[in-house]
Amino acid sequence: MPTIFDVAALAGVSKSTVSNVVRGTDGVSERTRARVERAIEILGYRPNALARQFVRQRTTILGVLVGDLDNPFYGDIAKRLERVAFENGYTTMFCNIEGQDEDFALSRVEALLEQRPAAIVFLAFFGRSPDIQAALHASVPVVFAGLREDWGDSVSVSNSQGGALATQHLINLGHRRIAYVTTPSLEQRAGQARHRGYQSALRAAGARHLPPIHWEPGSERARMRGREVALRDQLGGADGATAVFCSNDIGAIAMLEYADRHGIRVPEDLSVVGFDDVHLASLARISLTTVRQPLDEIATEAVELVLARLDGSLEGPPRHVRVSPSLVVRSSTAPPSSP
Amino acid sequence: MPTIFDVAALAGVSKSTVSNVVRGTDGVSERTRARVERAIEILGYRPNALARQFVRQRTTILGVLVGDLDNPFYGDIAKRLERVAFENGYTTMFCNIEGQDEDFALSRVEALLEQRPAAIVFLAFFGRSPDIQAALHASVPVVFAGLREDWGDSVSVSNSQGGALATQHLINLGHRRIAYVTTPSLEQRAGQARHRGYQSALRAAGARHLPPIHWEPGSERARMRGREVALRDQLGGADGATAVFCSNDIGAIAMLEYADRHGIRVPEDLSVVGFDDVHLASLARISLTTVRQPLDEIATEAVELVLARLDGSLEGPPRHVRVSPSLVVRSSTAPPSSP
DNA sequence: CCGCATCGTTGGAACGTTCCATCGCCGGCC
DNA sequence: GGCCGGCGATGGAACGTTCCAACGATGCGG
Repeated sequence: MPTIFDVAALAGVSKSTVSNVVRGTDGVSERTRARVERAIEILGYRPNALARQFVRQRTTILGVLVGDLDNPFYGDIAKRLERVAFENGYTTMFCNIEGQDEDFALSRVEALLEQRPAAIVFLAFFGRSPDIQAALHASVPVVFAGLREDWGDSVSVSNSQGGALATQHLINLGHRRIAYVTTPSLEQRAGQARHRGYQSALRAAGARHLPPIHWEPGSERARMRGREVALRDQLGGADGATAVFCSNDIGAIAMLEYADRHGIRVPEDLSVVGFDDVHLASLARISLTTVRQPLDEIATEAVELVLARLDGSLEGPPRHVRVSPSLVVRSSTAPPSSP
Repeated sequence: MPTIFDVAALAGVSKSTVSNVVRGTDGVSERTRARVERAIEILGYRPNALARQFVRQRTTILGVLVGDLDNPFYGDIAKRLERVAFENGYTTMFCNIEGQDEDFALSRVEALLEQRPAAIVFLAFFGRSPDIQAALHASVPVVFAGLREDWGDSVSVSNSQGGALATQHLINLGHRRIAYVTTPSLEQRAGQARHRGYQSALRAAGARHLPPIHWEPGSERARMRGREVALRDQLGGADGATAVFCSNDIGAIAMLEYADRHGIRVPEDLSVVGFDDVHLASLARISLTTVRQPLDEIATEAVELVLARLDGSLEGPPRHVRVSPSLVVRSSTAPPSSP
């Protein structure tokens, strides 16, 4: 494999000049540049990224910490992130953090950090403990994509606005008993903001909000106001909610499953709204009304934030970019049949 | 950040000895080792991965080329691969190749190769042209996971066996007019083997096989025997197929969508079988009968093959590991109502 | 008692870049 | 005509490891 010296020899210049050409430094005459480029062409020279990284003590690797690659929401945004990063000359390195175990996640992060990535993108919540934050923050720029954290830059949808959008839609359809369902294991802090949006929309409409339902998909039971209840009792019927706003699509789809299994018709007996607009949601058999996150925008902005930090054009305290959610109405919502 | 020299100075030994300790070379006395380890502890020394990679001209990065991270099948196997690789001390680097454009894919591969990964795992077909194969193969070990290619190691399900399994299931239910549907854009070479399995099962049962249907999800039309036909005419009714075996789950789910839109009831009018057993397939609203690939096994074996190549314990021509597919019966299949 | 093998340790070279200080050359201005 | 400024090209140092040849000490056998 040819090195910079081989190119220099062939072009009849010094290695430094070749380096200047390769890196696009200005101050190289047109003639020389052409000669060098020709030599590069002939030899099929490719700069050794390892050597470059070594001497500069930084890479063009973008480390990405993913909550669960298998979750279509993450898969989707990971894919877009990869594309935008690539367009900007960065290679992405994914680490899958499967939530549960903070120690495990930490070892993962350390392995990633050993590769000295130029920056780290979080697609998962991580690093509650202050020392981890400090360690990470000191060594590399950090950006949160799709979620908001205070200790780093972030670009995210306004979750409260999205929550309000979803809830307003249900109110407009005539629903008054609207429940908010959150799925702890899938849940991120984003859920709290979505809940606030839900509350404010109901308040504005003069309707009362029900206590949030904490439900683990697959379970028959849920928690409300700290007490355990049967989920079935909370849905449909004379007293139950006529509509639910689930804090994310995966939870919402699980809710559809639950309804199917228990003979609750959607949307006749129960309207369901999700959040994220994962691909799944658009399948005819699911057809979930949901709040869309503009993933392309999120990915693009996230990479831009990172690049700005890297080239020094952005400094100072964390910057938080907000993008707008939008409502996607499908067939899991309808006016209540028994208002 | 302390270097190997700082440790050496503190421990009162040479940098070489520190290096030996860090790398676990034997031939270091117990006393010295203890002293060095203590120095490492005190200074909080961490070897510089960049420097190591540079001098060794290889990394502990496992490059993974993914067909489409957003496709749940790939997302799922990518996640497992990441886990197994991590357990073996490797970090994974994903590159998303979105199929369409070979040039685009090539530039992506080159960017990946620039990072000098220890090996490359393919989760996508790539590199039809012999020079690409040669280039890749010469520089790093290559393994195909979940699919089979002749120019590198591979670990994959027996696609023909899986095809036979699916088809046999339909035959057992009483179907005789069974169509094989392939979705070119999602399709890989694996489809051919699945088709062979389909054919052999029908042959064994004394039934005739229909010409394969090439169908692009979303389209109303398909190709059969090189002629364009309306897909609707091929399904259900007195003449049409009473069952279809789709070469992958995403295609099968699209087929369910198509059936829904055209008033074809599944499974009453049409049984549908897929291939892969993606998560989606198990949703109650989809409930697709399909052929499962043992993804964990595939991921594990793939990494093991790579490691064997890397430590030299496996040499010679490509090794092909076979794992067994299994049938997962759900509710998209039933006996034909009009036999 | 000397030579030789063995074991643990060591210093030097090499890896392929980037970055910086410096150099030579040429042209313009005093 | 000499001096100076600027531009383009250059050589050297540095980055932190790994790997290898060589070294000294020690013990053992002839």
